[in-house]
Amino acid sequence: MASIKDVARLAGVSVATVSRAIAIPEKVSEKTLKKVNDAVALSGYRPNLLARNFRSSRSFCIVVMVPDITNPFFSQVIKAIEDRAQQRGYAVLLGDTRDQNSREQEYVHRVETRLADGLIQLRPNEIHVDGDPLPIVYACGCENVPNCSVTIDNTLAAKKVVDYLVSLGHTRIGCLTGLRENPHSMERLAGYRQALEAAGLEYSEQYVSEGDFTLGSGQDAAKKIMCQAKPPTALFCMSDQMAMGAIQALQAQGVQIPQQVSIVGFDNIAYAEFWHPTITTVSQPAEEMGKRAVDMLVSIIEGKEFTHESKILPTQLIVRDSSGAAPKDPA
Amino acid sequence: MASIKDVARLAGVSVATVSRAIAIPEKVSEKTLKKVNDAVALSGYRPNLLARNFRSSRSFCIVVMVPDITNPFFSQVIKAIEDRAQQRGYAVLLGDTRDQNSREQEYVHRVETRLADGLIQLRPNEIHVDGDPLPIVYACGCENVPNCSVTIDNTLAAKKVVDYLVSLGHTRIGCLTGLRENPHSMERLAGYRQALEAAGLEYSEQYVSEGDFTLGSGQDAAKKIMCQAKPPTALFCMSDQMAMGAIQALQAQGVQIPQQVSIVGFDNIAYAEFWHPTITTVSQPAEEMGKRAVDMLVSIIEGKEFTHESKILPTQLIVRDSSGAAPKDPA
DNA sequence: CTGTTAGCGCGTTCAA
DNA sequence: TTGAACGCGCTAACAG
Repeated sequence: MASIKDVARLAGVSVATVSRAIAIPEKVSEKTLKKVNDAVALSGYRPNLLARNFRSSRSFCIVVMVPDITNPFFSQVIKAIEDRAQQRGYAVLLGDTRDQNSREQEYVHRVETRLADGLIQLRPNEIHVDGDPLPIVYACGCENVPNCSVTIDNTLAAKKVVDYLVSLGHTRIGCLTGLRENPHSMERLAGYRQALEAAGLEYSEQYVSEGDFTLGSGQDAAKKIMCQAKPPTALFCMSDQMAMGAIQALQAQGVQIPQQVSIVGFDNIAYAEFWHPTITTVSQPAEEMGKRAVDMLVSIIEGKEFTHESKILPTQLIVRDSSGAAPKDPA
Repeated sequence: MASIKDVARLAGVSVATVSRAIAIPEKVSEKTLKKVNDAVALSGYRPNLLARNFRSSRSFCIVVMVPDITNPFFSQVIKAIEDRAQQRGYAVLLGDTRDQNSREQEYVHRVETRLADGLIQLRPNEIHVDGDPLPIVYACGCENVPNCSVTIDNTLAAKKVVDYLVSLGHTRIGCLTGLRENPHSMERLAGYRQALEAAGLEYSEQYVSEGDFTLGSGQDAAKKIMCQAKPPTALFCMSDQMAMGAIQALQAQGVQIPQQVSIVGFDNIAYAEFWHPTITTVSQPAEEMGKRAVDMLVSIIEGKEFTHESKILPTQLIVRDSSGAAPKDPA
């Protein structure tokens, strides 16, 4: 593989001139520029960016850590991140961490060892890093993180969902959560409780069923929560995938949706509006969060200012066909 | 940030000894090893892998180029790739190329400039690279590529689908393709034609409608193909997403599936078995292709042998509820 | 405008 | 077992 030396020899100039001709062509005479360009073309020279990065102590690479890339919501965010990062001159290293701390640490390590300039954390958990602070931005997470973050108000969003269900006349409102220790679950559950309280409805653990945001867990949680004496007439599901699972499981039992049970999801993934029935859900600004996270991270990396700025983006309740008025005489 | 020099000074040894203590601790006396380890801990030293990579001319990073990360099939493959790559000591650079050659070239460039050791191409198109050949493996693509590849027999898979529909008594079988110039479309269309011919059915452009593998395009293509005098009683869709769109669009028009029209998809993405109705489809071994692609690529990178090995993995027709016997008196 | 020199942090000689 | 010296490819400082 041709190196800068070969080009210099071929062009009959010094390596410094070649370097300049490539980086700042306007500071090189027309004649030598041509010689260099010819030599580059002739030798098929490609600058060794490994060397350049080493010299500049920069990798122009950012890590994005995600619990599960196959979750459509995350893949949407990641697409936006990749797009923006590319525009800003950065490549994206994919860290599918499967919610495992050990995997996260490996990627954090890449930043510590300079293989990446910074990191975007999509999992709503704080990253533990001993030693110097790293350029980290949290996206799609929760509010109470020490670093920069761009997220939504999960509590408020959940509250709006339950308010809406209450306005439809529902009084027995169930909740399908992610893992209970997940910050998203906790914040949204808080919103759920607040809304119940505001409506004068009692909170009961009977009406809360734990899943893990996946479709399969939505099926299981829905089945479990519905087999009791006075089952809910509405279910607030903390992800669209769980809502899909819930709908599927209930329909399989012959339950009419929304006539007998209303279902509301969260995320507004692309499939939500094509499901049968179409799913009422909370829309998160996925692209916007991805783009902003990149911009924040890049400004930290390039400015080296560790701000604590935290941006809360608005959500929107999208009403579709999976929710409706409470049944007159619930089972 | 502490460098190897700092550690050497702190431990009262040379940098070479520090380097050795870290890379090959058994070749260092117990006493100095301890001194070095203490110094490392004290200084919070992290080896600068940028420097190490530069020295070894390796980045331990592979690029995966994908047309669209939000396509669930691809995200499944990528998850497998990330997992395997991590095991093998490589990180994955995400290249969402949106089917644009210019974006592809940027990522190819990263390999040429050593920022990545190799590349996995998920788009079924050949990569043009002038200059020295690069470590490239094609996955989920087609058969006729010059490099290593791991893929399926698209023609055969499509043929099996149509054979199956014929066996159900369908004689007017439509086809919803991806972009016509897409190699997947071409190979699967060939299989479609072969099966028609084998069954003594005539091929007609009237029964072929172009989309781009997305759900929305499936809706449009389905609507278009169904509004003719003798519409198909079965549709072979070249992706599950198009099948979902087709089902959605036809149901919206009051068409019963599969009683009036049978629908078959391709890919067997996770949602296919939860759709309403559940979708008959061709299962591709997504994880297997991802894992194998990584293994092939790593062996090329580390062995530097550019084999032309090409592995064809089997597919499976999964019959579900979206397909059934041809109607007795089609509209 | 151009060439010479030096050094980024590391791994690898070669001697001691 | 250890240390001194070198060089990977590139860019920045300085001198010419």
